[in-house]
Amino acid sequence: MAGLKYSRQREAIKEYLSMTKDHPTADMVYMHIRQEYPNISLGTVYRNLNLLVEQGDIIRIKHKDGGDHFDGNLEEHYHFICKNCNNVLDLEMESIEHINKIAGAGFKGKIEGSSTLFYGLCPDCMGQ
Amino acid sequence: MAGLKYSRQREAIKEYLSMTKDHPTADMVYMHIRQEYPNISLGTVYRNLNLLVEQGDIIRIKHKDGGDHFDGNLEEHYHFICKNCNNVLDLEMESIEHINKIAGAGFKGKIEGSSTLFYGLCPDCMGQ
DNA sequence: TTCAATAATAGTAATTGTTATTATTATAAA
DNA sequence: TTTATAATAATAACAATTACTATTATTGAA
Repeated sequence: MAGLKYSRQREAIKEYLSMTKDHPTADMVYMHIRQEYPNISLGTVYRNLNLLVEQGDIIRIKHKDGGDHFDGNLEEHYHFICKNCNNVLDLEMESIEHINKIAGAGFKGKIEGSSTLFYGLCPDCMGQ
Repeated sequence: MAGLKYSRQREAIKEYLSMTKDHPTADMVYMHIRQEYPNISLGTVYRNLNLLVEQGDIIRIKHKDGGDHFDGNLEEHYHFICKNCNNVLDLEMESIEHINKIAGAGFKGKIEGSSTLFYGLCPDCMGQ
């Protein structure tokens, strides 16, 4: 695999993200992995998160405030950010991949994909 | 207007963004406004960009790399980011607002809106 | 198995994008 | 005008992320 060596740390990060239903930030990943590898470096976490995103093993979610969030769920799904509590939730909804065709119609370039974020109030914050 | 005073700098920023077809970053806005107001502060640019976004006078585009971009075009439209040159382009396409209804079906919270970014190769980068 | 080549690491410093602070200036309204 | 206060320029502070470097871990071959 062209200059990529195994590392326990990277594996632990990937494992964690594939298990949790949260959408942790780099710092939250760092905090968690430290339980297993107490002297892992925050830089290592960032480097591997970027690597894993590049490889398509995890997804990066750009959040309005603060840093990026990460998701190890590779199945097609969509995210919702609550305007009140700022939590990131998964949405159970049918695919909207057809919007890529809509965008591509009449566009001289090539649409390879898209990312959509939904905003509003989450169930918990609805009831005040 | 409830504690908001006029300022030339803010007006210049708003004016610039409503005129240009680019989607400049805070720094690019800063560089441009400095031609008219040579000693405007970068902090002033950031503060006013945030104010204008809050008021709905401009739109914030979260870009993959580097900082946010801004757009003074208030008509409903969509953005495309080229994977190669990283430029932000406007897409001429029909509305996809219906995706909010799709997302809302079966969701216990409230979908108030969404933002979609399209990715791929722009016309210029297509021909290598 | 060693062993060499090199990717990955921990620890730390540096960078970047952005926000906060503060003394001064501009605006608005009486 | 005068007064109240929002906005400013300049700068310091901040948070998220990346770069640097000497050391360690992994891999593939002798």
